[in-house]
Amino acid sequence: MDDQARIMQSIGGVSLAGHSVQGGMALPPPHGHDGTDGDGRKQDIGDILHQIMTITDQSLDEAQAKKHGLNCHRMKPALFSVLCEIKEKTGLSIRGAQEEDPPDPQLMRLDNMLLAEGVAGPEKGGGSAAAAAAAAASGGAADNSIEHSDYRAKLTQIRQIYHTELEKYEQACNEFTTHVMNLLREQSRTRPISPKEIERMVGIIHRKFSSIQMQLKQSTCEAVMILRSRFLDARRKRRNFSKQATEILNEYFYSHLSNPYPSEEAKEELAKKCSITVSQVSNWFGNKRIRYKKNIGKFQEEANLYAAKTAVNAAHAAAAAVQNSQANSPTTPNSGSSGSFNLPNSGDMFLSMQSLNGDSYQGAQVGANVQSQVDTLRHVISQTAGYNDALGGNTMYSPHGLNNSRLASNSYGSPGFRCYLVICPQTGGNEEMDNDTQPTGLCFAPNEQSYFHFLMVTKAKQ
DNA sequence: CCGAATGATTGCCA
DNA sequence: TGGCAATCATTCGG
Repeated sequence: MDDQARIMQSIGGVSLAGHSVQGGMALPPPHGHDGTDGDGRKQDIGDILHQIMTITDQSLDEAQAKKHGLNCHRMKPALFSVLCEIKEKTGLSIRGAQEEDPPDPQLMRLDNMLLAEGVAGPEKGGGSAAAAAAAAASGGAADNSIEHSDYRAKLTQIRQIYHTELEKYEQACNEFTTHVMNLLREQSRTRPISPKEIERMVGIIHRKFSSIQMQLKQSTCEAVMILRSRFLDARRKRRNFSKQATEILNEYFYSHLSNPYPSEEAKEELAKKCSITVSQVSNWFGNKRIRYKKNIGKFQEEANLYAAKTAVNAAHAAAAAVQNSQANSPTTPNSGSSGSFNLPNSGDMFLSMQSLNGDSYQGAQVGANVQSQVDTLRHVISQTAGYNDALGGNTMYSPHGLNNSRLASNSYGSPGFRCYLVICPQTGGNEEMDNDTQPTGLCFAPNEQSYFHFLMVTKAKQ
């Protein structure tokens, strides 16, 4: 049956309601019209319009009365239930297959993602896990709290919008469903509409609304993804590591210069210390190695600084040991003496090393326990060469016989002296020094197996 | 604002 | 798979 025929029937129905005269008007038979005659169709529409225009209130009242009459007919309930049954059977047989709609995988994905991101799901604490994961991935503990809260705030915003919209949709859906149900219930008094059909209609409405909800979910997911990408893309929003973290990494790098390739365990340890991720540690070492290799000269100063730092740290450890053994000695240098070391700026710090074997970067066969010291000091060797003559570079300063009580603190930074840190072999060697070179600082071996001593001396300025 | 510094990424290689 | 080299993108300091 084509549309036109349907309209005809519909209109015919109206005419049957009480326009017997007009009902007899020349309506074309449904199948007698081939639908290709344009003039004929125009004529039909004209007729229909005419019919509509001539419907009066009176005729509508008549129709209502007729309808009421039918509803009150004694046979109506029995016929109605039969009609409902027939309709339901035919309706179910047609729509049965469509009823079972499998869960939309896309919707499931969206739901899962919203749940995982903390947009959907429980209100309190929602998103904190995702935010924490994101914050951890972004690295930098110092900034974590700021970025964390920033991320959470934005996520909360998205969440609120999502829930508001979702509520609106649900409300609209419920309202519309109620409206349609009332309408159908009302209509069910005059036409065969079974409760199951109403249920089906409700289902259709819900599906329609859920498709709208899916759009909402989709756009929410997009918003979360954008937020996440902005938040997580460290390349976009990277933060320099904290000074402390950089120091820790540099200290490791320069004290392992012969093999600046931390093991996984070492990386984990460093990552923990620096509050960064292991991959960030790897990145840092990768960058450091390549940049160091490219421009050793540029890193000389830095290398010196960390070499001295390592030495000083070792000195402190040794001083603490000395202090423990000579607890009552009033002249034992305290840790404050480290303040005298001002290597890079003043140039007054000087490190001398004897008998170090060539390029330790190439993996010289030096005792493993010494290797890191060698590494630490490798960069100052070249500088040392410039000072060797002035200090009597070939002299081996032995700590033997040095009395801690002689390490007068008033020597530190005194105007006429320069302060040097001398690294010398632990055993053997020439005990002599220049006349104007005085041991004024610490004299110790970093550990018992160490080949070297760190000896702080002053030398008269020239 | 510009250039240097720096953390991250990518592609290639052994 | 880890490391290297080149590069990108961002931060930082003068």
